[in-house]
Amino acid sequence: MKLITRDTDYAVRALREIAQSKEKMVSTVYLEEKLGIPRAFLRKILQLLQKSGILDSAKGNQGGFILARPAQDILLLDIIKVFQGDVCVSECVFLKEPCSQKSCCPLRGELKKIENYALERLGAVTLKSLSANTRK
Amino acid sequence: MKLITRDTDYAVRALREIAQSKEKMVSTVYLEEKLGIPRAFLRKILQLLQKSGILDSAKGNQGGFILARPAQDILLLDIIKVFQGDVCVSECVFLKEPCSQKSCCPLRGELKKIENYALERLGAVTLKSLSANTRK
DNA sequence: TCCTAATGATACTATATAGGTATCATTTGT
DNA sequence: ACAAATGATACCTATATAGTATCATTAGGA
Ligand code: FES
Ligand code: FES
Repeated sequence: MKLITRDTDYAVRALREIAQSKEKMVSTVYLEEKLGIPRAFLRKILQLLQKSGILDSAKGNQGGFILARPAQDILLLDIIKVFQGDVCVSECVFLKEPCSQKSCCPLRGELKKIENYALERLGAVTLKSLSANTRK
Repeated sequence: MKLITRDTDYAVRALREIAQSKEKMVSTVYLEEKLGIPRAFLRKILQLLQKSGILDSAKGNQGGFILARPAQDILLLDIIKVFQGDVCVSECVFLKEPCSQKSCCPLRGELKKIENYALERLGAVTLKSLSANTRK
């Protein structure tokens, strides 16, 4: 059971790297070498982060990516949402076949509590705090 | 993001039905009609519950399934484990390629907290309490 | 100005997991 | 003996995850 997919995990690593960089723009090639993430996949991930407003980008020579806002304003929850949609632990397993049991389903209540807790924790973690944790 | 798969959801419904039944043995056919779960799939689910010791079964005519222990001794967590393995929200996304970052991964700490909370909640819910919730 | 290094957009492929079926053997009450 | 049930097991299909590939576009610098 995974709360975090590989996209998200890679994204966090790349973002930490970008946050810590002193360069103006950080390129995919640089990140690939530093992190060992397959380049094409990493590119897709960075493009998504750009579209969602977490990264700014520059095309052309010397181009690359940079944080669109300070690291303390980027939440782990924001990053998760880009790749995994809304955090919704209590999602009905029959979401697509309109479910007749929504109001009486014996699981929803408990799952909702867990979801709320998860949202609270994930919303409290910023990219900045994730970077601080590094020096173990 | 799903904490509960369809197997588990079906299992919970079937178990509630079995718990409430006054018959000695409850058959797959009866449950199929009552719950609208595809029979072959339901059979697989019940067989798994039997193997894992949550249900007892009887073969032959008038056979079927019955709870192996009182409803208050069957935890939601037990049921989840049968179909989804251990609840492990903080599972490393690179589980199969031994992960070099286990000790320094910036996500593990937070995910672990969420996992602990989930375990605590799910471990507190019994089949009996799930049945009680029904009469909304 | 042209070349090159970069991203943007988008389509495609591969693999794993979830969800579901099907079949035959075995058991048991009537 | 027969019918009604489960046991064991193999298989299939759809979807989601993970990853690749390609061409177009942009911008800096020799
Ligand atoms: S199955 Fe639809 S709400 Fe629980
Ligand atoms: S990626 Fe392996 S521990 Fe975080």
